[in-house]
Amino acid sequence: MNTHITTIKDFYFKHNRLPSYREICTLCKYKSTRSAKLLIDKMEDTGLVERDGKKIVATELLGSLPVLGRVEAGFPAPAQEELLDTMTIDDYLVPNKSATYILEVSGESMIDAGLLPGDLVLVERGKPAKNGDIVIAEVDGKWTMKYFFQKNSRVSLEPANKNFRTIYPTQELKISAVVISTMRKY
Amino acid sequence: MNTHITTIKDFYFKHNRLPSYREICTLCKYKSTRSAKLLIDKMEDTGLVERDGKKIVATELLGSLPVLGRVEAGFPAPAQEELLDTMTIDDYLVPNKSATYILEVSGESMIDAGLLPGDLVLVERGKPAKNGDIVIAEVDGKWTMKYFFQKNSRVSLEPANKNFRTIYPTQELKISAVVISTMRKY
DNA sequence: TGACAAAGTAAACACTTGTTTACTATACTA
DNA sequence: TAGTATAGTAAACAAGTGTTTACTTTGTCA
Repeated sequence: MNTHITTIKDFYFKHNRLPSYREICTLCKYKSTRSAKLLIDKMEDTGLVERDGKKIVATELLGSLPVLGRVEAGFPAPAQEELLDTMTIDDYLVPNKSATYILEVSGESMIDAGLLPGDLVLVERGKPAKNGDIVIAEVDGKWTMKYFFQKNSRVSLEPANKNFRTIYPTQELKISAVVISTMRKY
Repeated sequence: MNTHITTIKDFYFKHNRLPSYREICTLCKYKSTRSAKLLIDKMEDTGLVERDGKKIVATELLGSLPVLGRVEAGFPAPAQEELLDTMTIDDYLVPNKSATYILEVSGESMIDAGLLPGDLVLVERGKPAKNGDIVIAEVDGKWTMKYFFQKNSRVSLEPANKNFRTIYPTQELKISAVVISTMRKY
């Protein structure tokens, strides 16, 4: 039954771990661990769980959210709310977990880039900055978040807001991180 | 040792599960499971893991990212890059996992709200819309994402872009979801 | 109705689990 | 220097683990 799988999913969300065969028996009212094993086998075929040796481990799929189609935000358009794919937010936003940090945006200098005050940006340290990247830079001893541009070894840090000025670092410039993704909560 | 904890963290990221005491012994070159238990005890005190009966379960902390301070995006300001807190992106963005879906933004009608084409929005179904919320609405049989406003039972769906017009639903209007958070990847 | 596949039961298997007790080595402080 | 926490070792424990084999029930479809 598919309901049994959602039962296990619920258990996983609640306990942050997968149930054992015996626990599955209790949850699904099985009387034999064999049935539990067959259920897990099926979930392994679906890719919901996988086996690490004899251990059963949840995959990204089990902890994922359904992804729907795109909304036509420009004008009303028919967009079937079909399930396209599922994904884990963490895995989508964070490619390199060990070098990734979160910063909170304050100020409005990047507002035209869709970065509002209070937004959180995920930055990756040690990543080389390319033209057009949004970077966290330490310029003349102070921190800032700006577009990064380099032309003939001349670096400019440009805001995404007409009311702010482009910065041309004079003394020391250290690109400490590159913005790889952003998120906002309402 | 603190390095032993990061060893376990690495194992957790790699295998999506915590190591057993015997595996910890191998990882940390312990010769007794007692040492492994003491390590886990310490991690439990720190809140990195917790016990579900006899089972050891990773908490949000173990799968979390370090959160730094805020960047003064408006103008260069001294912002110590101190670790403020740690958080899991999933838990931050998704309060109600079972009713949350992901949609991709297309079009530019919400651009002044910091929603660019290609952004992903997390929407929650069945949540009542309040004035000022960004909603996914099915109006006159078509889908759209707009600001929701209601004044004396008269509903208006307003874009965040001067070049688009406010929609006043005539026939059927169905608020199918409320935008609770957004994310963007560069 | 009968054949057949899928799902469930029961019991036993070898193995791993976290825990505990008693003891030893190391590090640090008064 | 002696005393004392802290960290590590060794061995044994009961309980729980996933797996397997043989059998029974259930459901489906020609």
